[in-house]
Amino acid sequence: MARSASIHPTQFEFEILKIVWKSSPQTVREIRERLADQGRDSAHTSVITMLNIMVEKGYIDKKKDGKSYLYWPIVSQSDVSQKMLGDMVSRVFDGSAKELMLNLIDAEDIDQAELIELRKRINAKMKEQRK
Amino acid sequence: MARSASIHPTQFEFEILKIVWKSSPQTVREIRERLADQGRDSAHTSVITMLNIMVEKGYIDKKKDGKSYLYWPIVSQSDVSQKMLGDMVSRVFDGSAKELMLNLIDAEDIDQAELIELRKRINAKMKEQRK
DNA sequence: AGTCATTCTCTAAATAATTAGAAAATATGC
DNA sequence: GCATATTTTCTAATTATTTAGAGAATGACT
Repeated sequence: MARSASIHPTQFEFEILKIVWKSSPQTVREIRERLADQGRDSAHTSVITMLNIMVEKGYIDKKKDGKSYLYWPIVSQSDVSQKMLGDMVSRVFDGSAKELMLNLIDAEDIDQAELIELRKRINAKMKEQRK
Repeated sequence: MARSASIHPTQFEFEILKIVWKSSPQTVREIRERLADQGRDSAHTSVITMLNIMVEKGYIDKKKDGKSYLYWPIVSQSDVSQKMLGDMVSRVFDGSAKELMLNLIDAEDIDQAELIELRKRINAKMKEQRK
């Protein structure tokens, strides 16, 4: 036995997912260009390899279009983010979403408008739960 | 080139860190027992190997005590958690702590008392920032 | 049909993360 | 001092993740 595969998309897989979440379908060439835009220079074949792995893992799908393939996501950004976040809550903050949020409030930049929005959402959840 | 090492503790390293954060110093034997308690059965030598790697990476330190070594953390739980969280904010939520929090409020269980505590902390931060 | 550029398939390599055995070192009890 | 149980060191293996080349396939354009 050694290590087991990640239950979430890996770093590179996630970078690619963000690109196809933003716009799809896209060709390898386009995806490779977007990666380069954000400073991740990869060989064309490397991107293809990753995309094929991601098809196998069920993150994306592809279909032939002329000489090349088109790729698009078949998992939603919110589902994946939620799972990654839930994993962090349980592994890093012992299951306490509250602890995680207190940390964030203290450490990260959140402006007044955002704070107001958060407070509203908290109030809404409180009302919701009292029912 | 292949992949680069994680800037954070790996999964296993983090599990071990949590054990020594909870109580320290501890021997390999004790750490191994705590791991087994939570269902992670590892050979004694595997635990030693991990601990040595973690010493090299600067997460923990050790000193000889009779025949065996004692280990204790030299990074704080809050520092490490904060960095991991910050990484998730930037990578998964495009730098928006607010987006992450809205997700949490919607998806995770947070009881009334916790919601009140969060609201208080938000109010405090708002007051703080207006200064 | 033949040439050309593009794209894909197949294969393999490099590094990271995890696991653990064989043998060496070490303290402890006799 | 010597046997014994414990602990460490050294080394190697396994799986995951990332990277990309050589050559095959494909479509476009004369």
